[in-house]
Amino acid sequence: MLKHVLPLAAWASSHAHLPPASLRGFLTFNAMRLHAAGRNAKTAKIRWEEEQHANGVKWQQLEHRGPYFAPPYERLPRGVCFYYNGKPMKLSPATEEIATFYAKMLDHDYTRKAIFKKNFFCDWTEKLKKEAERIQEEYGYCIIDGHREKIGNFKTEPPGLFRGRGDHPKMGMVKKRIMPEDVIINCSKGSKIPKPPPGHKWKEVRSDNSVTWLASWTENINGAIKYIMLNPSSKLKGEKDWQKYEIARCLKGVVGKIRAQYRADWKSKEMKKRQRSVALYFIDKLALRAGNEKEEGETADTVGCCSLRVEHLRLHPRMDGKENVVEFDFLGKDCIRYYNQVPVEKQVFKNLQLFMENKGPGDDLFDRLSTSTLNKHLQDLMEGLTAKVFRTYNASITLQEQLDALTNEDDNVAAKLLSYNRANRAVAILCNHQRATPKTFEKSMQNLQAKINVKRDQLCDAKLELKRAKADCKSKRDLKSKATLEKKQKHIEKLEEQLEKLVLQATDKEENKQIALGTSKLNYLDPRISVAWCKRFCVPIEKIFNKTQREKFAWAIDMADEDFVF
DNA sequence: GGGCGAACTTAGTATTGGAATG
DNA sequence: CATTCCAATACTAAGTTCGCCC
Repeated sequence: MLKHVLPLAAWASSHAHLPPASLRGFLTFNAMRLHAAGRNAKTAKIRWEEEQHANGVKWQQLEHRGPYFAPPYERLPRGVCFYYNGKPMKLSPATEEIATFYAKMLDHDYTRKAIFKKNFFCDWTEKLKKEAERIQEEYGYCIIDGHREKIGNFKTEPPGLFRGRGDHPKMGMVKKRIMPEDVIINCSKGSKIPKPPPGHKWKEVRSDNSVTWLASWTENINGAIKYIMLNPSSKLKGEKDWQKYEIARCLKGVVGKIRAQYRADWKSKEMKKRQRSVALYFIDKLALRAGNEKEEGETADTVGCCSLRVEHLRLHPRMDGKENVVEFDFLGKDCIRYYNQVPVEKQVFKNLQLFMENKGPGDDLFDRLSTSTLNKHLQDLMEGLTAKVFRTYNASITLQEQLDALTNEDDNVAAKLLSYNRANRAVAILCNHQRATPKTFEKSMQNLQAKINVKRDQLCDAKLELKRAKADCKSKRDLKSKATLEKKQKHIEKLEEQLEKLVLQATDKEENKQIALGTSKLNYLDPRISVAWCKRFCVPIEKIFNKTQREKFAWAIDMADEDFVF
């Protein structure tokens, strides 16, 4: 140890007598000058004895290599990963480099200073955002028939652990990384074929214009194909959506006849027909899904209409003062529970008893029915009719009826919006669109209630002030006190309106606690009904459709006037 | 008429970003 | 000005339908 310390100490002391650094260069230069002059004074012109340049000109020639650059960033080895809030994050070379700048300083005092941290994160997140924008711009759009249109999902799904919904037998399985070698590209012949990442190849490039997808791959958990497709705002998707609602409107014209027929079939001699007619009744009345068969052990145990089992229904000849009540209790799509007590026609009740006779709880209720036979039958009743059209039709017609029943022309916009949401809610309940109560629900409800209380107090104070102003006005009878009185009155009106709006908000929120409105709004309600309602009752469309929804429903906003009827 | 694969729609939840708030 | 809150968005799982094959 001493061996190393001593020479260093000696070095330090030997330099202790030197002049300050700023003077050293000057001294050296003069020493050199003296030396050169002594040796060469008569023969060579010395550099500093050359002619002076003209005023301001510093040189006639200058040649060099430019700066030597800091080497380009070399990526961290694979396996070293950046974590944000505990989650690994893939960074580009540029953003990774910036992160390493900060990482190098982690045990420096600087990183405990607020300004240092703030400035770093500000710059770094700006870089990250710029990159995300660039990626969206480059990969997020396609050209289809001469138009640049947004793609829905242009990113492959990252690897990770599969999370099924509910009791999924495959939960926790490893979802593999998608490589270019897994991906099929679909694009037109003669178009610029996308380049796979360097060193990679696509699985296949094809030109199939009978489908709408841009790229596809097979995922390893279920062996299902995943697609990259257009955004709902695209013409292709919009037209399909429009067509869907037109088919539902066709059903409106024939649904009376269809209902009469399935009611007649409740008494059919054929067991197949009886099952079909009762199933169709459920699909129509309760908006149940078709209910395809599922492979056991591959997915969570969920059912729809055709796959109902005996254990999912209980028959009550009498219940809460009602006759022929069917109690449904089963898990539907996404393991959302469907629970309902429904009084049904006597003949339906009898049929159900018949279907359940001599069966165990795990047996199919409709053992002579499948979704494909049901849909074949529906196709005969109306072109384009399938089980799911009933959901669309009943959802849309319910919205229209509820809007008619609930909207009050004289209401203000806030009250009209509550009516709209209630109509929307009736549909969501019909379709069983549920959600988990938001984690912060209780708290945010309390906050809203507190706001209401504050507003009430303010209103109370304002009323007292008004009283005083009235008295003041009576005694003084001057213009100034009259103006004050009017101002106080205006103030009260404003407060009352604000209070009402808050109370309406609270009502809406409470009623909506476990109900999801978005799914029906996006997938089941003919947007033209909403557009017409907005026009008829002077409600701005932005109040019911946000930006994305307006883009998706551009076709409807464009074509529906206030007279539109579903 | 059942089994299967492909294509497309429908679904709830986790995350994010920007407005509201103290 | 930082924190809180919530609507909008991102994500991807889970349905339906259809056509093909036997």
